[in-house]
Amino acid sequence: MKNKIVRIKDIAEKAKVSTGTVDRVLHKRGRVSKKVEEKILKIIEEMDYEPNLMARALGSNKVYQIAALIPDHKSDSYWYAPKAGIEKAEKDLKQYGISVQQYVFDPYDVASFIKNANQLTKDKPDGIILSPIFYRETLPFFEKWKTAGIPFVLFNTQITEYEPLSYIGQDSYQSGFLAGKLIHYGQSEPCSVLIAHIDEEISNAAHLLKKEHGFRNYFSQNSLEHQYKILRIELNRSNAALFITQLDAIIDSTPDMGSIFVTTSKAHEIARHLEQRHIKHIKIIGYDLLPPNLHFLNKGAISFLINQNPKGQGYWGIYQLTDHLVFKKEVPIIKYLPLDIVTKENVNYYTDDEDTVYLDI
Amino acid sequence: MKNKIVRIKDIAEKAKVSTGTVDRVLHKRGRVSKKVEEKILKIIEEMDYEPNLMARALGSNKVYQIAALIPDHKSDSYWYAPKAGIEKAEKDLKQYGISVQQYVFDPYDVASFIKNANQLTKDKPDGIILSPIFYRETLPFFEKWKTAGIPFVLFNTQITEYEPLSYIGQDSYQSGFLAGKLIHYGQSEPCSVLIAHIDEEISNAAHLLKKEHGFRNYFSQNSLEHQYKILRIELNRSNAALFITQLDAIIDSTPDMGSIFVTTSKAHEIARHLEQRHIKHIKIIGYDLLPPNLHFLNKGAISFLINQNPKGQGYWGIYQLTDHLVFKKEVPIIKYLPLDIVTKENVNYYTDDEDTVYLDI
DNA sequence: TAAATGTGTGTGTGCGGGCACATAAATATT
DNA sequence: AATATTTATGTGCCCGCACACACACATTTA
Repeated sequence: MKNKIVRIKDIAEKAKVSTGTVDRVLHKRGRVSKKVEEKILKIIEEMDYEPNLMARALGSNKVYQIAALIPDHKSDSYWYAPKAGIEKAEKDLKQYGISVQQYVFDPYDVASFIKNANQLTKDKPDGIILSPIFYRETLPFFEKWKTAGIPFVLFNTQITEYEPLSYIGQDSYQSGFLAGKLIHYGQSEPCSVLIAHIDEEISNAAHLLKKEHGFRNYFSQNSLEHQYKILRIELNRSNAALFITQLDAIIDSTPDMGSIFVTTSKAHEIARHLEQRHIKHIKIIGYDLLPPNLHFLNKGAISFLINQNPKGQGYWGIYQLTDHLVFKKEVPIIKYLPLDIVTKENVNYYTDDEDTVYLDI
Repeated sequence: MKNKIVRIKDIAEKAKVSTGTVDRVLHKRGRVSKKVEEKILKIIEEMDYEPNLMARALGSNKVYQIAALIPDHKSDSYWYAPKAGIEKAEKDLKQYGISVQQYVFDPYDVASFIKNANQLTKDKPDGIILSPIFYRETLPFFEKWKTAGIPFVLFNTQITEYEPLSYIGQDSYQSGFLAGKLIHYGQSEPCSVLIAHIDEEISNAAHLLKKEHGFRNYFSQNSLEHQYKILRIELNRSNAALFITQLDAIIDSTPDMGSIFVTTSKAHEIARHLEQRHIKHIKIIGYDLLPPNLHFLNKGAISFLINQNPKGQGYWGIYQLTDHLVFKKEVPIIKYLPLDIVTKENVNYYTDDEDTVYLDI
């Protein structure tokens, strides 16, 4: 058992050439005779050479500038977690020469997005991470970055045109499907079930529709349509009075309402309203471990939260870019993070301790 | 914004000493005057110096031998996953000078454990990872390793005497508590619930008792004792006929049986039996994503599996040892992995793709 | 035919840290 | 005061890789 690690030097010795020649072969820099090149390639193959990534990264002392184009968490606290993940990754990966510049835009203002994206493009970073929540407005930038040869990774929202280096996020359809299962499992009696889209313009939010689609398909694929009546509603808190009126209307007109599936991170709004009205028998399933959601989860008002692992998404994005830029590794084009089912009894393993580490087999 | 990375050389310059002196201060090797030491320490603090781990690992060309004392997966396929995790970690970390030697023992044979542990101890590895499933027999080895200064990490089974470098695993109590929640959530009508311990000697398996304890406490803490009658049974497949007889007996004598909580990875045995008897209304909750469990999960016979992430445990153990040995980082004493709730609709994110990476924020 | 260009190969250096060794300065011993 | 010993500090090399540079030899061009 000779576990010896193979170095360029070893290959050079075996091929009776200098390390420089081996280096030229490895990097396809040319200036090597065909005969020698073939011989070296064969030896590399035989000895199963793998470059020492540390030595490689150490030598090239470059600092890579990564641009993070992210929504402002002051507008929507959901975006706090990805930012935290990005910053954690920056800290961890600083020693590999990674530096992250954040470009923060208002998620409710397209102009702000475009302005920041323009600035970013002008700054010519070595890599980009972004959540392309404005579909149409993002496409031209993809084109620019593609021609400029700047790798970009997407998180949270997937866009398949102009293939990115990597997409990190969840499978929205499947998460809706899972939500269907959770509601079905907890609801043996026939009843009505409400899908609530809160605070998002449905027309621009493809992922919400995917969730709804998956949710509905769970019931149809399991032939449960006769047992559960599925309703849907779109609510927006920008008009608080209207929000309450609409919600009350559907609750009162649906006495057999068993569960509510909230497709956004705003499940707490429903929970709060039900609590005020002293309604306890309606189960709620929502998304994301935001503090207000956690509050109602711990109270038992929210049964389950599906965790989109937003912090992990940010972390992973930077991590992938680092693998690509620094270590020249191949990175998976799509990285679906698990659909974590979070409930009061296991929530503490998912809310983070600041020194939790993402580990990836 | 000067993101300049601070090197020993920078510190030396600022302190007007040589890098060697700074090095001695950093490593507390002494031979430095108090005055200079203080000055250097202050500068290190000010400049927020962090050693370049790559350079460090590169320089010390040592290959660390890690010994993995693990149960044979041919005796119990549960142990396949940790082994896979360990091997994955070895592959990933090989470049940092990590080499893993496996010592495989028969989990049903104490003598085999002792023999392997003795051999391991004789081989004087630089670090050890093990699952100490034989409590009493493990303690003397802990003592030996402690005095020999060999760090060891535990996974799967926790032993608190002789504090290890790290424990990686699950909180058994909490996982039982969670199982209680899952059963309660899916069972609105009063009924009987069975706790089944399969294929383990309860007296030696403290973690199973912890699971049972957590499970029972879920019901008592939520004042549900009047609603659910909790039964328990210990089964062993070593006598197949008896296994079936006992199982049938309790099923037949409990017409209102609503759910079964299997504390080991053998939920599939119950599922198979219920299937043979065409019983469909009893819900099953168990542990671990073994192929037979997955089979019945996908069929819908098993409602949920709590994932102990055994592959991650193995991976993590090696990872922690690497952090300790190679990078001289501090590692968390206890690393509780999340209690993943796995159901048919999200299982594919937990069964692994071979190139899944454990990532740790 | 000399000079310019091209091809194939070897050599040297630096990246940051760690450590062995060399050397200088301070203190102790005779 | 001269020598020995301890203590404090500086220097040089290695780790594996990448890349610039040097150089020898072959081929083309003026």
